Amino acid sequence: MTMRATDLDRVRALPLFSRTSPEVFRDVTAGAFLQRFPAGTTLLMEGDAVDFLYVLLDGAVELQGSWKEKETTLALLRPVSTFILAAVVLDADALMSARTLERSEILMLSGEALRRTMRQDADFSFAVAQELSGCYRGLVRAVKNQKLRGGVERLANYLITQRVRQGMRDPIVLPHEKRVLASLLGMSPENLSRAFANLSSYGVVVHGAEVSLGRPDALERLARPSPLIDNHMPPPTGAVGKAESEQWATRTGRTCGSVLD
Amino acid sequence: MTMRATDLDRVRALPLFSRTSPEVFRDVTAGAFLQRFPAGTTLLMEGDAVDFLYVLLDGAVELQGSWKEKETTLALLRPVSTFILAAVVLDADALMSARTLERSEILMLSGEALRRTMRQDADFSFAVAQELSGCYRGLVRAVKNQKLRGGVERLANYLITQRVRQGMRDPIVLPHEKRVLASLLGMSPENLSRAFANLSSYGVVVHGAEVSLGRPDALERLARPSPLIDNHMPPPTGAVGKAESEQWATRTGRTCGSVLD
DNA sequence: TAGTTTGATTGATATTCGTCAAGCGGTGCT
DNA sequence: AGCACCGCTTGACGAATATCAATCAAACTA
Repeated sequence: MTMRATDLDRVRALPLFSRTSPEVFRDVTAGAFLQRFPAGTTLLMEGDAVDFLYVLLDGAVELQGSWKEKETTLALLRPVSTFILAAVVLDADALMSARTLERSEILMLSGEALRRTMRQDADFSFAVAQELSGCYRGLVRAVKNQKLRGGVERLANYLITQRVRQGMRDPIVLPHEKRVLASLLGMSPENLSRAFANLSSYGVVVHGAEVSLGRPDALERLARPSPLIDNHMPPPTGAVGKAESEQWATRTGRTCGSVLD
Repeated sequence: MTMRATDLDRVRALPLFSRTSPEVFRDVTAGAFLQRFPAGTTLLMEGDAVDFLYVLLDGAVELQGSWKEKETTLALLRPVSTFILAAVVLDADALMSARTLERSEILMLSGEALRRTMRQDADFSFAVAQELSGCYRGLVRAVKNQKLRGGVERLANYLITQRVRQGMRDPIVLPHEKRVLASLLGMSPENLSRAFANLSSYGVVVHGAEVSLGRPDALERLARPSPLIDNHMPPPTGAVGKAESEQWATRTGRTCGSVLD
């Protein structure tokens, strides 16, 4: 219930809000509240009516879809990210479930207020459209990744993306359980293990959550990353680069998950 | 080059424009031009800069993605549909190629004018956001369809969707070449044949492009269609139902393709 | 009409992938 | 320490799917 000023600042910094006037920001955050959830909490089920725009401020959230006892991960979110924006804009039912993977802090904005503000302020509405465009393009990338590449290739590209995101550090550290990662990559956990084993011939060594890409060049020849599929965002480069990187985030849809983290 | 008044009316009827003022509509269609393309024309290549919002008025368009000599169909469009709206809003490069499957009539609206109009008119900006939300949700459905279902199940659900779209007629008629359909469903043409053969045990009989669903109930038990994956739009029901069905189209993303037609 | 092209089907074969089962190695609890 | 639990790994097997090749049918061309 209590919301620190610093929390609001972090929301303010989102591409969705960074260019809005103070009044608009006040309107859209009116009646917003911050809530803490333990790990494994289901925030929203597929088919539920959506009343709030969610903003993940701390922790981790998984978006998943299900059919006939099967489940699959559609996106993994890290702070700061918004989710289910599309359902809020249309005032429609959710197409995916959302559950916390870790203890999380989540800000909930009134969907009603958001839609009302959109109708009143063209700039804000435009920002929402930009955000949605980024999310849409993220999903296009996901579909291409899924339909055009095999399991090993998806993993290889995931590792390369992580390397970039984590500032070219070696070893990289997997930000989620392998079972969750497997679901995101569209394969069984057993197959993920085998995929890792295959990549050992390309220099990849796994120690728990730490993965060392021994020969990134060799891995890259296998993975063949493409800017039209993989979203290689530059890592945060301190205070100066922050402005452009946020611009970059909007234009590419880093804010809403897709096949990342 | 010459544009008939009736063409503009059909664009006007799109959910994207149906609620805009005459002035806004004039602004956004300023400098627009109509163009005819023969079958098999590539309108846009992956990675190209996008200068126009395309509106398919007649014919058929395929949106595809590619990687390493492989290609896959992301959406099949029939009139009246807009495409690459997200890239236009962000003024970014295209993530998918677009090519005509038949001789087509396509209206091209200036992306610059569209973005300028969005910034000036909150209602129009809101309409764009709604349209994008629908497209986004269409892609969510596509990802779930791809990751959660097997090939035969995808085909079965496709057939059921077509049955609804074509007004419960039997036999239904496949609106595209089987090779294209196979690519949309994420399988090889050979496998599509075999999938059809499998469905014969559920009453499905194929004669060229005509497919008879002998026992729809049996097929449905196999397909297990879900409103959270499959977009069963009611077929056009004459003049009265048109208004709601357009509303329905916006809210569900019928306008931008996905796993349809 | 005869010939050519294109798309669709079918069979044989190889690869990928999921599933079941067992074993391994941590972490946490008592 | 001992034990139980959980996540990960490995192997064996079967199902799903891609690939290659040959055949067939229909549409188009000369």
